[in-house]
Amino acid sequence: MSIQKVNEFSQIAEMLRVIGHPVRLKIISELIESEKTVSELWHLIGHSQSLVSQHLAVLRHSGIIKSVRKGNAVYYSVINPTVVKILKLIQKQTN
Amino acid sequence: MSIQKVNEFSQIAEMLRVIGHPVRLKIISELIESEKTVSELWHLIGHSQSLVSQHLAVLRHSGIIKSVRKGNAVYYSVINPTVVKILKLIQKQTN
DNA sequence: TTGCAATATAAAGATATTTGAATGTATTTG
DNA sequence: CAAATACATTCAAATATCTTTATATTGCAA
Repeated sequence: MSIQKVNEFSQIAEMLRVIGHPVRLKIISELIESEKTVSELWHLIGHSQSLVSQHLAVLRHSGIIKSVRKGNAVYYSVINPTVVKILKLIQKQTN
Repeated sequence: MSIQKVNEFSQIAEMLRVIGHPVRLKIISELIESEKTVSELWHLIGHSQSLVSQHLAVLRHSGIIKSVRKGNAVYYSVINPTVVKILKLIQKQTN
Protein backbone atom coordinates (compact mmCIF):
# COMPACT_ATOMS: atom_id res chain seq x y z
CA MET A 1 0.00 0.00 0.00
CA SER A 2 1.54 3.29 -1.13
CA ILE A 3 1.94 6.39 1.00
CA GLN A 4 -0.43 8.12 -1.38
CA LYS A 5 -3.10 5.51 -0.74
CA VAL A 6 -2.62 5.80 3.01
CA ASN A 7 -3.00 9.57 2.86
CA GLU A 8 -6.04 9.20 0.67
CA PHE A 9 -7.62 6.90 3.22
CA SER A 10 -6.83 9.30 6.01
CA GLN A 11 -8.29 12.24 4.15
CA ILE A 12 -11.45 10.39 3.23
CA ALA A 13 -11.81 9.05 6.75
CA GLU A 14 -11.40 12.58 8.08
CA MET A 15 -14.12 13.85 5.77
CA LEU A 16 -16.48 11.09 6.85
CA ARG A 17 -15.74 11.70 10.50
CA VAL A 18 -16.46 15.40 10.12
CA ILE A 19 -19.84 14.81 8.51
CA GLY A 20 -20.52 12.01 10.98
CA HIS A 21 -21.93 14.21 13.70
CA PRO A 22 -25.66 14.83 14.15
CA VAL A 23 -25.43 18.61 14.31
CA ARG A 24 -23.03 18.86 11.39
CA LEU A 25 -25.05 16.41 9.33
CA LYS A 26 -28.16 18.47 9.93
CA ILE A 27 -26.33 21.66 9.01
CA ILE A 28 -25.10 20.13 5.77
CA SER A 29 -28.51 18.86 4.78
CA GLU A 30 -29.99 22.31 5.38
CA LEU A 31 -27.24 23.95 3.36
CA ILE A 32 -27.69 21.55 0.47
CA GLU A 33 -31.26 22.77 0.10
CA SER A 34 -30.13 26.40 0.04
CA GLU A 35 -27.42 28.64 1.43
CA LYS A 36 -28.23 29.98 4.86
CA THR A 37 -26.97 32.34 7.52
CA VAL A 38 -25.86 31.33 10.98
CA SER A 39 -29.01 32.65 12.59
CA GLU A 40 -31.24 30.83 10.14
CA LEU A 41 -29.38 27.60 10.86
CA TRP A 42 -29.32 28.16 14.58
CA HIS A 43 -33.08 28.65 14.71
CA LEU A 44 -33.78 25.76 12.34
CA ILE A 45 -31.60 23.32 14.23
CA GLY A 46 -32.43 24.38 17.75
CA HIS A 47 -28.96 24.74 19.19
CA SER A 48 -27.10 27.78 20.46
CA GLN A 49 -25.51 30.27 18.10
CA SER A 50 -22.12 29.42 19.49
CA LEU A 51 -22.49 25.70 18.97
CA VAL A 52 -23.70 26.08 15.41
CA SER A 53 -20.95 28.57 14.68
CA GLN A 54 -18.32 26.21 15.98
CA HIS A 55 -19.57 23.31 13.94
CA LEU A 56 -19.65 25.58 10.91
CA ALA A 57 -16.01 26.38 11.60
CA VAL A 58 -15.17 22.66 11.66
CA LEU A 59 -16.97 22.17 8.35
CA ARG A 60 -15.27 25.20 6.86
CA HIS A 61 -11.79 24.16 7.95
CA SER A 62 -12.25 20.79 6.33
CA GLY A 63 -13.31 22.37 3.05
CA ILE A 64 -16.86 21.06 3.09
CA ILE A 65 -18.58 24.44 3.18
CA LYS A 66 -17.69 28.03 2.41
CA SER A 67 -18.84 31.33 3.82
CA VAL A 68 -19.64 34.58 2.09
CA ARG A 69 -20.31 37.74 4.00
CA LYS A 70 -23.16 39.92 2.78
CA GLY A 71 -23.22 42.95 4.99
CA ASN A 72 -23.91 41.92 8.50
CA ALA A 73 -24.81 38.33 7.69
CA VAL A 74 -22.58 35.42 6.70
CA TYR A 75 -24.01 32.97 4.22
CA TYR A 76 -22.86 29.38 4.24
CA SER A 77 -23.07 26.85 1.42
CA VAL A 78 -21.72 23.39 0.64
CA ILE A 79 -18.79 23.27 -1.77
CA ASN A 80 -17.60 19.66 -1.53
CA PRO A 81 -19.34 17.72 -4.30
CA THR A 82 -18.52 14.32 -2.79
CA VAL A 83 -20.27 15.26 0.42
CA VAL A 84 -23.33 16.34 -1.53
CA LYS A 85 -23.37 13.02 -3.35
CA ILE A 86 -23.04 11.06 -0.14
CA LEU A 87 -25.93 12.95 1.44
CA LYS A 88 -28.14 12.42 -1.60
CA LEU A 89 -27.26 8.74 -1.63
CA ILE A 90 -28.19 8.43 2.01
CA GLN A 91 -31.46 10.26 1.47
CA LYS A 92 -32.32 7.82 -1.30
CA GLN A 93 -31.56 4.87 0.98
CA THR A 94 -33.52 6.32 3.86
CA ASN A 95 -36.74 7.20 2.06
CA MET B 1 -38.31 18.57 12.69
CA SER B 2 -39.81 15.30 13.96
CA ILE B 3 -38.28 13.02 16.57
CA GLN B 4 -38.02 10.37 13.86
CA LYS B 5 -35.99 12.70 11.70
CA VAL B 6 -33.69 13.55 14.59
CA ASN B 7 -33.12 9.87 15.32
CA GLU B 8 -32.51 9.22 11.66
CA PHE B 9 -29.88 11.94 11.60
CA SER B 10 -28.25 10.54 14.70
CA GLN B 11 -28.17 7.03 13.30
CA ILE B 12 -26.76 8.12 9.98
CA ALA B 13 -24.21 10.35 11.70
CA GLU B 14 -23.17 7.43 13.86
CA MET B 15 -22.68 5.22 10.83
CA LEU B 16 -20.59 7.88 9.12
CA ARG B 17 -18.53 8.43 12.23
CA VAL B 18 -17.83 4.72 12.54
CA ILE B 19 -16.60 4.43 8.96
CA GLY B 20 -14.76 7.73 9.32
CA HIS B 21 -11.62 6.25 10.81
CA PRO B 22 -8.55 5.40 8.74
CA VAL B 23 -8.12 1.85 10.04
CA ARG B 24 -11.82 1.04 9.83
CA LEU B 25 -12.11 2.57 6.37
CA LYS B 26 -9.19 0.47 5.19
CA ILE B 27 -10.73 -2.65 6.74
CA ILE B 28 -14.05 -1.98 5.02
CA SER B 29 -12.45 -1.40 1.65
CA GLU B 30 -10.55 -4.67 1.98
CA LEU B 31 -13.70 -6.53 2.99
CA ILE B 32 -15.67 -5.13 0.08
CA GLU B 33 -13.21 -6.76 -2.29
CA SER B 34 -13.62 -10.10 -0.55
CA GLU B 35 -14.31 -11.54 2.89
CA LYS B 36 -11.19 -11.92 4.97
CA THR B 37 -9.95 -13.25 8.28
CA VAL B 38 -8.44 -11.18 11.05
CA SER B 39 -4.94 -12.37 10.30
CA GLU B 40 -5.28 -11.57 6.61
CA LEU B 41 -6.48 -8.07 7.50
CA TRP B 42 -3.88 -7.54 10.15
CA HIS B 43 -1.06 -8.36 7.73
CA LEU B 44 -2.60 -6.36 4.90
CA ILE B 45 -3.13 -3.27 7.02
CA GLY B 46 0.01 -3.39 9.08
CA HIS B 47 -1.47 -2.98 12.53
CA SER B 48 -1.52 -5.32 15.49
CA GLN B 49 -4.00 -8.17 15.75
CA SER B 50 -5.49 -6.58 18.82
CA LEU B 51 -6.07 -3.23 17.15
CA VAL B 52 -7.63 -4.76 14.05
CA SER B 53 -9.78 -7.00 16.20
CA GLN B 54 -11.02 -4.06 18.22
CA HIS B 55 -11.95 -2.07 15.15
CA LEU B 56 -13.68 -5.13 13.72
CA ALA B 57 -15.70 -5.28 16.94
CA VAL B 58 -16.73 -1.64 16.51
CA LEU B 59 -17.81 -2.32 12.93
CA ARG B 60 -19.64 -5.46 13.98
CA HIS B 61 -21.50 -3.78 16.81
CA SER B 62 -22.73 -1.06 14.50
CA GLY B 63 -24.03 -3.64 12.03
CA ILE B 64 -21.66 -2.76 9.21
CA ILE B 65 -19.92 -6.12 9.02
CA LYS B 66 -20.65 -9.67 10.11
CA SER B 67 -18.42 -12.52 11.15
CA VAL B 68 -18.68 -16.19 10.30
CA ARG B 69 -16.52 -18.79 11.93
CA LYS B 70 -15.13 -21.51 9.71
CA GLY B 71 -13.19 -23.80 11.94
CA ASN B 72 -10.32 -21.92 13.45
CA ALA B 73 -10.69 -18.84 11.28
CA VAL B 74 -13.29 -16.08 11.52
CA TYR B 75 -14.30 -14.53 8.22
CA TYR B 76 -15.53 -10.98 8.07
CA SER B 77 -17.66 -9.38 5.38
CA VAL B 78 -19.61 -6.17 4.84
CA ILE B 79 -23.37 -6.43 5.24
CA ASN B 80 -24.50 -2.81 5.23
CA PRO B 81 -25.44 -1.94 1.64
CA THR B 82 -25.39 1.82 2.24
CA VAL B 83 -21.80 1.63 3.43
CA VAL B 84 -20.85 -0.31 0.32
CA LYS B 85 -22.50 2.32 -1.86
CA ILE B 86 -20.75 5.16 -0.06
CA LEU B 87 -17.38 3.48 -0.48
CA LYS B 88 -17.96 2.83 -4.17
CA LEU B 89 -19.07 6.42 -4.65
CA ILE B 90 -15.92 7.67 -2.98
CA GLN B 91 -13.74 5.39 -5.06
CA LYS B 92 -15.34 6.78 -8.20
CA GLN B 93 -14.67 10.35 -7.03
CA THR B 94 -11.10 9.59 -6.08
CA ASN B 95 -9.91 7.84 -9.23
C1' DT C 1 -18.65 57.36 17.27
C1' DT C 2 -21.64 54.82 19.89
C1' DG C 3 -24.42 51.06 20.18
C1' DC C 4 -26.54 47.02 18.36
C1' DA C 5 -26.99 42.78 15.73
C1' DA C 6 -24.61 38.93 13.79
C1' DT C 7 -21.01 35.96 14.00
C1' DA C 8 -16.53 34.07 15.67
C1' DT C 9 -13.36 32.51 18.95
C1' DA C 10 -11.38 31.00 23.47
C1' DA C 11 -11.25 28.60 27.62
C1' DA C 12 -12.79 25.12 30.61
C1' DG C 13 -14.93 21.03 32.04
C1' DA C 14 -17.14 16.84 30.85
C1' DT C 15 -17.26 12.95 28.04
C1' DA C 16 -15.78 9.81 24.45
C1' DT C 17 -12.39 7.55 21.65
C1' DT C 18 -8.08 5.44 20.65
C1' DT C 19 -4.46 2.54 21.61
C1' DG C 20 -1.35 -0.94 23.65
C1' DA C 21 -0.67 -4.43 26.83
C1' DA C 22 -2.22 -8.18 29.11
C1' DT C 23 -5.12 -11.82 29.42
C1' DG C 24 -8.99 -14.88 28.11
C1' DT C 25 -11.44 -18.21 25.08
C1' DA C 26 -12.31 -21.36 21.17
C1' DT C 27 -10.56 -24.56 17.99
C1' DT C 28 -7.42 -27.55 15.82
C1' DT C 29 -3.49 -30.58 15.81
C1' DG C 30 -0.07 -33.67 17.53
C1' DC D 1 -5.07 -34.21 26.74
C1' DA D 2 -1.56 -30.58 25.88
C1' DA D 3 0.24 -27.27 22.96
C1' DA D 4 -0.38 -24.14 19.37
C1' DT D 5 -3.06 -21.06 16.65
C1' DA D 6 -6.55 -17.58 15.90
C1' DC D 7 -9.22 -14.30 17.70
C1' DA D 8 -11.71 -11.55 21.50
C1' DT D 9 -12.04 -8.87 25.56
C1' DT D 10 -10.68 -5.89 29.25
C1' DC D 11 -8.30 -2.23 31.40
C1' DA D 12 -5.88 1.99 31.85
C1' DA D 13 -3.51 5.89 29.94
C1' DA D 14 -3.31 9.23 26.46
C1' DT D 15 -5.66 11.98 23.43
C1' DA D 16 -9.53 14.04 21.10
C1' DT D 17 -14.05 15.80 20.87
C1' DC D 18 -18.17 18.15 22.49
C1' DT D 19 -20.74 21.55 24.83
C1' DT D 20 -21.27 25.64 27.53
C1' DT D 21 -20.11 30.12 28.98
C1' DA D 22 -17.88 34.17 28.29
C1' DT D 23 -15.82 37.36 25.43
C1' DA D 24 -14.19 39.33 20.99
C1' DT D 25 -14.88 40.98 16.32
C1' DT D 26 -17.22 42.94 12.42
C1' DG D 27 -20.43 45.73 9.91
C1' DC D 28 -24.05 48.87 9.98
C1' DA D 29 -27.21 52.41 11.45
C1' DA D 30 -28.40 56.15 14.18
